[in-house]
Amino acid sequence: MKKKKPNIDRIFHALGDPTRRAMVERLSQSPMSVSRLAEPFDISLAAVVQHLQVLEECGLVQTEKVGRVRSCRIEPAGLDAMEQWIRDRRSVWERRLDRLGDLLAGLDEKR
Amino acid sequence: MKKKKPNIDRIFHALGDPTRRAMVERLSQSPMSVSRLAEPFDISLAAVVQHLQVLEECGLVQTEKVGRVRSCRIEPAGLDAMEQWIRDRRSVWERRLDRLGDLLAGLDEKR
DNA sequence: AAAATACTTAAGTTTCCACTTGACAAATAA
DNA sequence: TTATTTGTCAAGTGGAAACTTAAGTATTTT
Repeated sequence: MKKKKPNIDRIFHALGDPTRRAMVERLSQSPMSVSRLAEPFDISLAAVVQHLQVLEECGLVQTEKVGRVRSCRIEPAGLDAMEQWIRDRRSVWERRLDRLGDLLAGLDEKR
Repeated sequence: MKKKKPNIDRIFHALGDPTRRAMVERLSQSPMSVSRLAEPFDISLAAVVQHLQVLEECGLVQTEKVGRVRSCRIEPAGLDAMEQWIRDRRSVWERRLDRLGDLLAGLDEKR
């Protein structure tokens, strides 16, 4: 029985790193090779590849190797889970505020 | 000239940690004291307070001390910046896909 | 065939961060 | 006033994660 870490954990962790976030931003503009992706970053190519692996494992990025070039593009659905989490938080606390509002309205009536 | 780290960096970093994310989830349900917030977590109170500081510094949580009790609540606007970032990514790549669509349509016409 | 390109892999280093412990402070309860 | 509750602070530890270097592979160019 393997305990696979849910994707949402990995996504949040992946985007917690500013370099990886910048990589996602870059790839949003257009797909590109690893070395092109690496250009603006002041780190070794190997480091870029490592970040890329993290992004790929959590489903934010897809890559495909053709010849000696690996081309990278974002996976548009990748951020859905994250957005959903945010929405869920909001809906929980808004429901709470509604109940609070009802309560206050109720008190108001009884006054 | 002070170089303040933009909030979005801190927000993403803060939520990159699963414990802090769980704390936000808990506080979404209702405001509560530090020790109550700490209950479900298997770590020292001091650790919880440290997480809380991170959440407060990036504007996801607000706290107020009354007597010896510090009460904590989420700051509803805290997640806005993050949601905006996601939307921005999407809009960038969707615009790209649109242009691509136009291009293909153009080719189609000329056929 | 030789050289250059575009990664890949493994291993080691360093830096960061989550967490602990222990001592302390302040408010409240007994 | 003494004890308990609730949190605060500082310093240290351990492990994960980011990054580097160096050597290797596969592909393309010359």
